[in-house]
Amino acid sequence: MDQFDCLCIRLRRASRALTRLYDEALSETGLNIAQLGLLFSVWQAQPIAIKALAEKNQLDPSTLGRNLGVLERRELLTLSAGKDGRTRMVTLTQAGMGLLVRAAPLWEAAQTRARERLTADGERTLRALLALLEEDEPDLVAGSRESPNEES
Amino acid sequence: MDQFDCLCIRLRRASRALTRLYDEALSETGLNIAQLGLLFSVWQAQPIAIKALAEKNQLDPSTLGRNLGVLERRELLTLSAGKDGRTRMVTLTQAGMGLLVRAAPLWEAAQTRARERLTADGERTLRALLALLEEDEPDLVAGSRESPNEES
DNA sequence: CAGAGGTACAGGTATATACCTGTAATTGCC
DNA sequence: GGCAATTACAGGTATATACCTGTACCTCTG
Repeated sequence: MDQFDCLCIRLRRASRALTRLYDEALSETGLNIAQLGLLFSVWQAQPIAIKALAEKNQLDPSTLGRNLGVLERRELLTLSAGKDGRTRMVTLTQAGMGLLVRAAPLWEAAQTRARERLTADGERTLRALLALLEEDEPDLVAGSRESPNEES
Repeated sequence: MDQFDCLCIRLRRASRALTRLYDEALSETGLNIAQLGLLFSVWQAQPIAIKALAEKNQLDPSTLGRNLGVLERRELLTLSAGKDGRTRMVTLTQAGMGLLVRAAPLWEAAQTRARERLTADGERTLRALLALLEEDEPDLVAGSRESPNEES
């Protein structure tokens, strides 16, 4: 604990820095990179329920719900009732799709700048390493496998 | 823009996942990894002004000020007037130092788990790549190179 | 020394993020 | 079919994060 060279802190710091880079590039669209990513994610899968979208993005559903609210208020997407009365289906509006298209070249420029800092090989490697960290705890603890739930 | 394999989104996702891992490990301390990092950062440099601490952590000073407020309310650190009447100096309290010590082994465990996902070589490589992303736009626009600072 | 300009914060506003608790709708099992 | 358990969200609360504006304080220059 002398150096405290914490992987998580490092990752968070890099995340902030890179977010600034992308956000600045996107500023004229009024979107930040998180919102752009969300719009794109919806576009790929629409109509999609909040729960499913949350899993796809590894976001807490409640977090995602609020983030979608922001985009809904800007009329970039709509939330409508699904067949299952509990779910709300997310769909892009025309404006949402239009903005996605308009943002694309700006995003591309940011991505290029980020790549320039890494080199092609570095980018590949970085992606691979990040993927290793993204996995959500696959229940490593075997043992209490009777689980807190009943199995009568 | 078909794949939209965005480096920033990837990094943010990995950051969330890793943050969850560390936060869970630290839960019994009532600290999250951002707060622990901040406490440690203060410990290393105390007493330190908010501005300097913000630079050290590459955080917006206003963000940092609010984050410090949370820790101050828990009496883990104090904010006192500096010689320069504009600055506020940050110092850990005994409780703050104590908690840092108590959190250390829990942090260590989280760090170990993170490392296991990466392997030693992967960790080194990851750190190097993240460092490339952390640099804050070094004023790529040459021209105003007389610099805002003095060189008398 | 007095005013101009710069510096360090505080606070407003907005978003991202997560956890927890309620609530309505669905499913599963007699 | 009817009730228990589960599921999908909504909203409360708290923190992290950033940008912008205002304010007190410092510094530099005439």
